[in-house]
Amino acid sequence: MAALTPSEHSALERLEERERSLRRGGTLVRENDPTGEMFVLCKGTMMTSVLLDNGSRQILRFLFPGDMLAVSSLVYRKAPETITALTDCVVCPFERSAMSKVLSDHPRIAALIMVYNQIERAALTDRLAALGRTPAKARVAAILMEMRNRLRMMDKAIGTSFVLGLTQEEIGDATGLTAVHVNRMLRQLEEEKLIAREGGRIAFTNEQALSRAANYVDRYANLDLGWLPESR
Amino acid sequence: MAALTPSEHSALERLEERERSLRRGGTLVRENDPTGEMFVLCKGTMMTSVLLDNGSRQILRFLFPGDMLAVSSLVYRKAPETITALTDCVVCPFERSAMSKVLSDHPRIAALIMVYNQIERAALTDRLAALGRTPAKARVAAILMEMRNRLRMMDKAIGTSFVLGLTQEEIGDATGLTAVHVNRMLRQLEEEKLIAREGGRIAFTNEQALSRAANYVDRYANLDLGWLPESR
DNA sequence: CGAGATTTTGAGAGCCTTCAAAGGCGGTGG
DNA sequence: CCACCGCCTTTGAAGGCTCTCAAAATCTCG
Repeated sequence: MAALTPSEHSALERLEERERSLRRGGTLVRENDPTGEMFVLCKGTMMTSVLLDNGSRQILRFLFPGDMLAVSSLVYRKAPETITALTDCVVCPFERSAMSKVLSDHPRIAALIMVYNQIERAALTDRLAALGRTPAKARVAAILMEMRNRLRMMDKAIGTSFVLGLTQEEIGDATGLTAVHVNRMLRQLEEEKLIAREGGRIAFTNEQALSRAANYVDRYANLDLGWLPESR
Repeated sequence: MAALTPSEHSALERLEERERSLRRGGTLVRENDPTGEMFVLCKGTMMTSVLLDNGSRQILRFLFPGDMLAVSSLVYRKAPETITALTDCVVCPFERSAMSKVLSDHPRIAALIMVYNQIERAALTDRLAALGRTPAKARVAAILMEMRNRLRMMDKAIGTSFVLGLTQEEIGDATGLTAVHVNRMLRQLEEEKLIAREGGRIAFTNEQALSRAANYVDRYANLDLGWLPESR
């Protein structure tokens, strides 16, 4: 993203001194728990979700290595979201005071965190527009593209084929659909030759058409970071 | 929110040196325009929205005095959202470099901006969950509660009755519904004695029931700001 | 190999949309 | 001051997208 100075590097590394592992399916933070630490995700993929009182679940975001978790601990006394491991994971917990110190000592890191916030915000608003104004097929296609692109950021070997790592129920909870309907949409995408499936593996057989069907924008691309403050 | 030192105050005031007025309905930023300045909203209410290529619009957020606008200019070369005035407005434009300077000189303001980001993020995820997993009536009720609460933050005189300032079409674009269905939901809320309407004015006649119907959480309440860095 | 989770498929129902048109309201010009 | 016009609200009817319910098929893992 942007080159860090040695002192910035070591400041970030101090956030990652301790480690904690989670099994697939394990819960790191439960909704409404009193907030405590924040985390950096070091290995694996996770998700955040909320439970509504009609019993349904909405998945808010998928998390990948390098993402900061539970940042809302900065602000709220009770966790607004549940954070769950989709695969075996390693996270590094740190205290709010550590965040506070980093902001004071390293304004450029503060700026980078704001950049990160804005990217996340853009991704959230894309999902919002998708849920509000696009049909089921587009929403499912968008999730597939998002997952592939984020997975590819950590593993350059990934091309048009990848292991999704989500159940159809989870895709449904992320897109506001039922698992049954997700299944039908996947089948339709397959019949239209936009994707191919075998096991948990998805292949994009017509990425351009899929991207169009999904209305997809990669929010990690086309950044403009020229404004960042000088490093200290 | 948190007391500011005189030097912090003057730093923020420097962001508000210039002023620009907008008429009701006017556009401050258009989606895909090259990004330039950022703004502080000083007076009036605004909204951000995106247009999808099926022609429909999704309203992402409503903006009130004190909110920062076009923060995505920090990150993207093209504006991801349109920003429009719902009422006559006054905004104060400032440059990205000014933001950069504030972050460097005033870590506590940097921290407060992050707090603000987190609140906005929580509000967005609430909307996401509403669009994905709640029926139309709840979504409309939630918008009503959100607007009343935000309006009340700037005008303590507002109680259970207020002027909404949105057309039913706009409510629809915010909730992912059609104007026609919004109309029916409003009528239903009225028939159930949760609200009363006359002209553009809404009155909450059973706020508790409305809040329950809406699944509403006030994200500006119950903040915990004890961790903020020392002021300089 | 068996149990539970996940995927797949079918049929019917319901929520919300689309299409259409009438009624209100405020503003503008004569 | 009134008529007219555009925008917004309201209402009805029909249709479609997605859900619910149900059950069979397949997969995963102990």
